[in-house]
Amino acid sequence: MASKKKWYETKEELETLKILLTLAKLGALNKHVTLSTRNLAKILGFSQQSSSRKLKKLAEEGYISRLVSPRGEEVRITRKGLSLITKYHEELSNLLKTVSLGTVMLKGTVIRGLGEGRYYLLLNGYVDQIKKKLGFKPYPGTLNLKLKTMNDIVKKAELLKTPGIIIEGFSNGLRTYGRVKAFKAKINNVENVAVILPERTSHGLDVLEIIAPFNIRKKLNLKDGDEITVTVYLQ
Amino acid sequence: MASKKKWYETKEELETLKILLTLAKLGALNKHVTLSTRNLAKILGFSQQSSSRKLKKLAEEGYISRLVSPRGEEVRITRKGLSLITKYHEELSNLLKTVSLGTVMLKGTVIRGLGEGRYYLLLNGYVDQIKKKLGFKPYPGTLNLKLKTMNDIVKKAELLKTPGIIIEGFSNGLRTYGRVKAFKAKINNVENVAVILPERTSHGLDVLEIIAPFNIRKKLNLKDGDEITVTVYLQ
DNA sequence: ATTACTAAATAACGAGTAG
DNA sequence: TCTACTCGTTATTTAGTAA
Repeated sequence: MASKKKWYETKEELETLKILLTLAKLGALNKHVTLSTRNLAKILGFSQQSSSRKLKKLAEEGYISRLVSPRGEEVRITRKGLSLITKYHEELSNLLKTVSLGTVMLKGTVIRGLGEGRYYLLLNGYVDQIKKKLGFKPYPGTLNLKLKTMNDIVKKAELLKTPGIIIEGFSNGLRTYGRVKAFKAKINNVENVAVILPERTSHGLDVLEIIAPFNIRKKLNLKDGDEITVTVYLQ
Repeated sequence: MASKKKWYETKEELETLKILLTLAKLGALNKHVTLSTRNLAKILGFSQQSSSRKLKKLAEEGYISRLVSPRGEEVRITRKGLSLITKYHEELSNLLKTVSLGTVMLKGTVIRGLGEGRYYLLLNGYVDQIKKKLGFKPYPGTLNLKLKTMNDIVKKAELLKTPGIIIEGFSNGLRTYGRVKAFKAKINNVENVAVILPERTSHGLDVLEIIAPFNIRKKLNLKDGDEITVTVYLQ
């Protein structure tokens, strides 16, 4: 975040990005494209001289490979060039993911758990963090939902890539307990629950685990096979 | 593409983007954040004076709203600011999508098909296009793979969003046959096969269908449950 | 503490032109 | 035609301060 780069360098990087973008649109990501400095200058709105200078620098810094001849040049974006583009794309994606999406809705049916949830949710190593980061003392037991559509499974998979709230792992000397990612959520319009995604889990990819400050089954009067809707808050 | 903007304006826009990105990371997309010009200057690597000038300009141009006081300022990104971020995100996404990274690797296990592949791959409406667009006459039968990890399922889901090679649907007067998207691929290092993604399909999202100019099971000596690696060429 | 003005320093630019 | 050099011009940044 707090990049230690000088602004000047950042600015140059942005310039590089813009030029690479232009070259990419001309097809220079896959193959060498023929162009002239005058040509590029016209597209980007600066002089032939600047164009020459900038291309030269880009090549020196390894963002493009070029083959200069008296009749023009052949330019292609290198791996390094592509990775600059990718870097910014990821940065923007992460940013917009947390903002624009806001929530994800999933449907699942209640299934019987394995009872391990109860065990983990009695460990202070987890409970203390949950209190602090999710704002409630968890009822010792998870509600397990089986996701039915592939669409929902993919949505769950995308949660794995989304930042979320991290409950750190810990060790009690005897064994270590893994990290857990969590998202605040509501379930059938009841707020103040959370979806948890343990890094280590014995559940399949189509199972979603929910925790809450209360016994969800009782409060919502649920039995196995009931279908419920979960709204996950991405931030 | 060939933006008619002067380079100077483009440059300013890029600067604005970078500053907005930094502000966004501080949370200024959702709420007002407190900061000082010195503070921002330190993060971005320029002087307090430049920081002041730039923030002032950003506010004048409507990218941020700010509330200046002798003890600092409150800044928030406006709708216009967000749309600048979104604009660049889309530009980068499109670029990386169409030209994208070249290949995707997937792992799956061989499962028994339903035998419908054979039927479709004997229809001239499909065969002729496959010959032309994929370069081979398909063996009448598909190899079905079950994807095991969520990562791979997501990768397949992303193929659905990637352009690919389109085999058009057709009608023979009796019924219509849907469009199919295809990607050239290799499977366990055997080239010249293709992944097909029919628009209408009876398979789940975790099933990948492969066609080839030969009987894949025989040629690779495969039986149900065998794990194979598929390399999909995105272009 | 702040923000932000003005003036001096610095960096980027393009015209002219060589190769 | 082309790239890319020098150099005078223009744009941008920072230092020193005021408020």
